[in-house]
Amino acid sequence: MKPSIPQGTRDFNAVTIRKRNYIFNTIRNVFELYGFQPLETPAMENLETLMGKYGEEGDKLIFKILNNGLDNPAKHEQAKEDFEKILEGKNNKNITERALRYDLTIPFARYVAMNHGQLTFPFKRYQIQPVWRADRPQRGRYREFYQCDADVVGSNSLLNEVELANIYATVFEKLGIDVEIKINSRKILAALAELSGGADKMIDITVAIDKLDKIGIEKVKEELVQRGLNENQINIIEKYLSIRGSNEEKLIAIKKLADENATAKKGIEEIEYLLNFTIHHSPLTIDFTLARGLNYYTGIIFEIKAKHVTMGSIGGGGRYDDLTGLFGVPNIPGVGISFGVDRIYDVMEELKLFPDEIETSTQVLFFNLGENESRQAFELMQQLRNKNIRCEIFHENTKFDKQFKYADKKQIPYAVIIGSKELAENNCVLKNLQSGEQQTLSQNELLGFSF
RNA sequence: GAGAGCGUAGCUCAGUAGGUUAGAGCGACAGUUUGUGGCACUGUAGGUCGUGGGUUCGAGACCCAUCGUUCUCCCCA
Repeated sequence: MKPSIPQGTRDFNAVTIRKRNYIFNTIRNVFELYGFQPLETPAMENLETLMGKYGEEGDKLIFKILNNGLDNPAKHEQAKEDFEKILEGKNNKNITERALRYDLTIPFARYVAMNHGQLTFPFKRYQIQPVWRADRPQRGRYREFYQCDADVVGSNSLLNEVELANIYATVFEKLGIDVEIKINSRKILAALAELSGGADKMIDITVAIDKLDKIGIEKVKEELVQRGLNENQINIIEKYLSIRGSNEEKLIAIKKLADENATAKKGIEEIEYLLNFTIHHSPLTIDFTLARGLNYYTGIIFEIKAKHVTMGSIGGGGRYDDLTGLFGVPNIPGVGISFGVDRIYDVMEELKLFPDEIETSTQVLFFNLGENESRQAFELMQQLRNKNIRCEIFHENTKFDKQFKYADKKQIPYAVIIGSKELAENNCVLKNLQSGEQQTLSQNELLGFSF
């Protein structure tokens, strides 16, 4: 058979992993710097933990795991009956009890609900793990990808939003990615729905206006008509969507439009608080069309867009009032953000933002020039390794050409040559393979050399 | 879930209106070169043309199906 891997998954070679680790480490260090603690949860969750949390579309994209033991003849009749329900589109514990993690937020909420008695609030955790979605793969979209999340639960303070916005700004600055951190408030969106007379239409409205920059105002209006809004309602939404300008200008305009509405007023105040508090050069931009799909957001929402490149959002998040309520533990509010590492990787690759030095692996190659020579080389190599220098010795005694070419291909910066002459004189030749310069050193000098 | 493009050597691709033995570059391996690499030159290996069917005297090319992959829509990281 031809070996292959599942659609939308990838193998990662050494170079790729080094670059990814560079991203992971950057994010992790900032998370730690802000006082977040690590958490890991299982790759799979009980299906019922995940179902219904991501909207109707989300449910379809959850990878479900077939139960074991269905081939047991004693249970055939029951299994067939249960499978009928699957065909009707209903989930059935007897067929699929577990599913692969779809994001990191819901498993975190489940964890908090299970352990709220032991946790010190506010509880700040970060989590860096892969998630799986049964989406059709395309540019910037994979079926297995990493998310890096930071969440704070057990606090209503907007200081948390400030902290998270600063984490976003700091990480992307460290990575060298020019981004726009778009913010909006679900409260303002809810108010818009109220004002345009369709509080129950909030999801319809947000889904439609989210597409504004993609399909244009006319198409959005068409979609709103299709979703059952009347002309008057659409006029209000159009006014809302026509708000342009700087953050200040947008705030003035939205106040004019919706300030009498208590919910909107609250949302506007929150955005103002965040903008006034955040480090002043941070790239926060109000975007009133930002809606975000996940239904559980209730306050400020974030989304990250990389500049100079065509790529979906590389991060997102927001405040949710009562996520653990879904698991029977009410009144624990939270707010969180997520980094999409695989898209960040693609953006950095395209913009050539990875520093060169992360690609070096082995620092020193010891040449193998004979039985006794290589024994001495081996001895020295072990001593260098004890000094934390990454070394290897060529696997067989062969001509120089081979050994040099091996070093070239692995981009090893130094070669140590110990031939019969060096062996006799108790020294070695150290060659810098980039510059071509070489020097004869005593073996002691080699051990003290700073690579 | 809907739609489009592409599958020829390890990689990137060529292959002219269907015509004999399927090509190139890069890479790999070997040699020129058993104490000095990157360059150059020479040579060698490597292909069920994704798979299965069909049209034809003849298919890498045309048709159908299927699988894989890329991209778009939907939605998202």
